[in-house]
Amino acid sequence: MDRTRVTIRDVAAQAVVSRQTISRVINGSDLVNPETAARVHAVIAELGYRPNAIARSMSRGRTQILACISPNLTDHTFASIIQGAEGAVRAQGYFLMSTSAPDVPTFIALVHELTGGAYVDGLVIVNPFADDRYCYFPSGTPTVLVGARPREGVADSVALDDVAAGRMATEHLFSFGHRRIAMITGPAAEDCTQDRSSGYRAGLCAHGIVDEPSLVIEGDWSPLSGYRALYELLALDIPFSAVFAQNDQMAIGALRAARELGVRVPGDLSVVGVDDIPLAAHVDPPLTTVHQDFTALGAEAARLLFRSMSGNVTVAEHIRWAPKLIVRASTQRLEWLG
Amino acid sequence: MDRTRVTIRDVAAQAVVSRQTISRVINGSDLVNPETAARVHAVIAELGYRPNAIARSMSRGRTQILACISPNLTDHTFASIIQGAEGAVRAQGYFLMSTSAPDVPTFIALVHELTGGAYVDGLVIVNPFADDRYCYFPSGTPTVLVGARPREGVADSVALDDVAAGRMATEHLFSFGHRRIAMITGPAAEDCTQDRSSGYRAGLCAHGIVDEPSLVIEGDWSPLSGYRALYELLALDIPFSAVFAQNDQMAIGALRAARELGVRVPGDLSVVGVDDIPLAAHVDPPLTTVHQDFTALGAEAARLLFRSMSGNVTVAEHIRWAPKLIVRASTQRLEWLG
DNA sequence: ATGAAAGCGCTAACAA
DNA sequence: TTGTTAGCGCTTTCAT
Repeated sequence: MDRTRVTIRDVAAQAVVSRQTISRVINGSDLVNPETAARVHAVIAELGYRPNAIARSMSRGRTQILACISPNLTDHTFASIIQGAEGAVRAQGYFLMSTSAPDVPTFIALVHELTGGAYVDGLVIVNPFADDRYCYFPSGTPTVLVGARPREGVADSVALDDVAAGRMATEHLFSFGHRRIAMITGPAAEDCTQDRSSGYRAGLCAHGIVDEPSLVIEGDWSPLSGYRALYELLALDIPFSAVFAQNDQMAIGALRAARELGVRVPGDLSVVGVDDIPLAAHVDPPLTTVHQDFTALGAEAARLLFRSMSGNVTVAEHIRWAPKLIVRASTQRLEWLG
Repeated sequence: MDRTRVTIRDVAAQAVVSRQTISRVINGSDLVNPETAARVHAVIAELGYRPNAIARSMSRGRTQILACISPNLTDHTFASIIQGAEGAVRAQGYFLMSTSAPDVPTFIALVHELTGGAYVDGLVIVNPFADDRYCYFPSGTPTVLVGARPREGVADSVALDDVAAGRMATEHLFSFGHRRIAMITGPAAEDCTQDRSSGYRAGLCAHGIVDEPSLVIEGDWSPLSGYRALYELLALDIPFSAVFAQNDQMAIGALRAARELGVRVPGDLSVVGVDDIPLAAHVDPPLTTVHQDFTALGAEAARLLFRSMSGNVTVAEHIRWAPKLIVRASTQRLEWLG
């Protein structure tokens, strides 16, 4: 079927004009005689000609492809970010090539190949870790960081305001009378974890509550880790009336542990999550959580990337997106205020 | 920083050999004098040379990029498939460019641009609808269909055995004594919905149960649709003791509706889902479901694609993946057997 | 308004 | 073992 691809040459020959004229026509140049253009279009249709994107990239020196690297594609938050970015990117006539790098070596290799090979015109990096492992930045390829704190250099960044999210969750619990608030965190190495934790501590501190380090357990964002964390917390024999889980998955795991242990939520224990995943409203009890607009974040990342690709920009922009509290049924006012 | 990219020319000049020799070295040809190769490597390192992937694609006539098009990236099942495919694809030194096409025009445009422009060497298409809207196949670009029934032509396909999944769920309920089994389906136009529905009917039929069309409600895979569907079913005033929801999200939505309406699961109503999403084990009650290995499916799709790209293959292969029942706590033996 | 020439950076023949 | 000669399919000068 695809023996010899139709090229610009074939079209030129058939339409009896030069290749340049064909080039002008397919690029919508206005210095082409309308009649010529019409003829060329006819021939293009007749021959089924399609410009070769690679050849075009070759001579133009850019590919119209942007890449996005995230730790994985299955996490709903990453997927939403990517989805948002993809929409914005395609709206500009570019492609977004999404790839995932589960570990650091893969990540480095990917950045290396993608940018070093001139495959892509720009790069979106989702959720670099807080330590500097992920700080291998491509030189010469515009890059924007999503979900990370600003890093030195010119890379732009966008992130949710995780400090605010942590604080918002904590303040909500405080306003409901809770004073002893446990926390289940994400992996300690991630920016996001650190920021949500700061928000939590700031929230406690603002009300003169000393935070109890033993009430903080590290999870890995998975429901199972939240489930185990609550078991651990309950085994501690240190009283607490609320749990702030740094994401909904872990919060849902904690809900299950509570059920198994006969701890009623929100009667005995209030639980708050972060993210507002689609299932959050449907679990039992419906989860109070801090909503984050990941799709908008992704779109914003794309916007920054285009800005940065347009050149003549030297100052890096760092954007923080505000979260929003969604109160459902997993939190409740503490009755027996002491 | 990136004024003039270092090219093969610069390296050749600096190492005092021809460009061809450089090319041989970077491609690992063994007909290069080891000393020469060492010198070239030194120069490459010194100059920071990185081969230009576009130029390479240009002269080789292929890009080492495969694309994957799915309806969206946020659905956990699609994401898992893509993840599986990506792993397999990268293991072969290729990239997988994942994109999403929420609607048919976008889909068509994407296929057109991606394949027509020679951007990619192969294509993975996830979950085409059952009607023929998605049947616009690229000619000349190896393609494999995932999650769809085989289509005419040479495109390979892999899918989960959805008929078996539907039947398995139904048989499980039957074996627990349930005779009046409602069903919440996905969108009627999708292969997957149709197949799971056939499995359901086959399961009923095998035991001489006449299926009650009013007990079948169409959802859209979202938890909310499952939630609403159960409300509808319960309003019908037709007795049933079990619900087969065609995916876990809808099953979880149904669980919530049951809770709100005071219908105990599994006491009054047994619920089965399909997919076994990570949260399925953590909801209340833990969901009995039909596990599907989406990641393996994606990897298998990649394998077929490589096979088909290797040429000399004329017969299309159509693979079906077997599902597996996971019994948790949302289903229960019917006590009051009539 | 159109064409001719040159080249993007690399690889694939063929020579030597 | 290494170099030479041509392109890959398109866009970009610069002429005309």
